[in-house]
Amino acid sequence: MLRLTKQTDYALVLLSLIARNGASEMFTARDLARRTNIPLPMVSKILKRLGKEEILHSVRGASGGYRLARDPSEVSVAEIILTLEGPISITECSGESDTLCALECSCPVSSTLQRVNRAVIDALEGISIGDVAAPHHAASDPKPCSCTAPLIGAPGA
Amino acid sequence: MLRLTKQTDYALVLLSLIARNGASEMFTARDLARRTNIPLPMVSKILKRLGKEEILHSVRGASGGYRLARDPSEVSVAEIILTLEGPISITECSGESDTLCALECSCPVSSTLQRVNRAVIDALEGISIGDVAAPHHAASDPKPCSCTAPLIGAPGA
DNA sequence: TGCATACAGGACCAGATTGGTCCCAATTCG
DNA sequence: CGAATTGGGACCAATCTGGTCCTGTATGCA
Ligand code: FES
Ligand code: FES
Repeated sequence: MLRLTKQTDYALVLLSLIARNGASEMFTARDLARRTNIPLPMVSKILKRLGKEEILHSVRGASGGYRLARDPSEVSVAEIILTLEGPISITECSGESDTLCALECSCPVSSTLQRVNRAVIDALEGISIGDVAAPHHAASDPKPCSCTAPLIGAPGA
Repeated sequence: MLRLTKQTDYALVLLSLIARNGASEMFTARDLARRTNIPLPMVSKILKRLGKEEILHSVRGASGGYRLARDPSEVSVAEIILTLEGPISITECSGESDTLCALECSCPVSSTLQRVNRAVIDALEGISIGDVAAPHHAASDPKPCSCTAPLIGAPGA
């Protein structure tokens, strides 16, 4: 547990797939759905949301599609989570919201929880989509990784 | 988002309260509920679960209760999450389960996601309940922090 | 001009998860 | 014996989420 939503999970796979094929290439939702085995409406929904932010650039009309709006190395995993799930806050008291426990005391629990939260955020900000897309720095991978169709077994079990 | 369940949130508050009052003192669920404003049945449910693991030691009968089974510095936040929510895995592919994407390929996405996951786990393992309970290392806190009743505003808004 | 393609922006539903409550049995102390 | 307290469930209502679908708009091409 302590899990991202499936939508975010999908987004990481999709973005990594896009990033792997060059930042400037264009992909249609249909194409990405075929290559990842993620249901098309889902892919569409996710890309739409990413398109509204400065993560993907969308082009309408025939021969339209999506491409990365920025260099893969400049889009962090944290930012994707932020876009799809809102601010990262491990607990209600760990964020900046202060909606509850609003006793306006410098609560020791909340202060430490914020530290925990910060640590998690730092970890997620330190990894970019470029990293996710191309982790094989040391050696090129000889096996034909079928990760272009990664979630094929997901719905089943 | 990327949030723990409320139960885990509660658990952190409860354990930190216990840890703050010395590791060997005994607390009843009723007492903790009063002091935290967390509903008693909820407190009870959480403590029961923590008692089954080696986190809390429980004593039945009249004048029974709970106390920490180990030193506060030896119980990590990660362990509490593990106990209440199961293994920490950011995505389905980031854990060791391999239930899906089980194409048995060395998937670059999943390998990096595991790295992300590892980073999060490391961050959470590096913080103990003792840290959460007593973060005021540099200076003692002058304000009377009402964090013994932290979640009072939670249900409302 | 007409049409096929593709994104934009919703509404909508069913299933799963979770917060929360409650009940009853077992244990211990006075 | 009786009060207090944990143990271990079942149980329900509300929320969240994955997933689908529909209608509109923009673009390219014959
Ligand atoms: S103020 Fe949020 S836990 Fe104390
Ligand atoms: S095998 Fe899990 S994402 Fe590729």
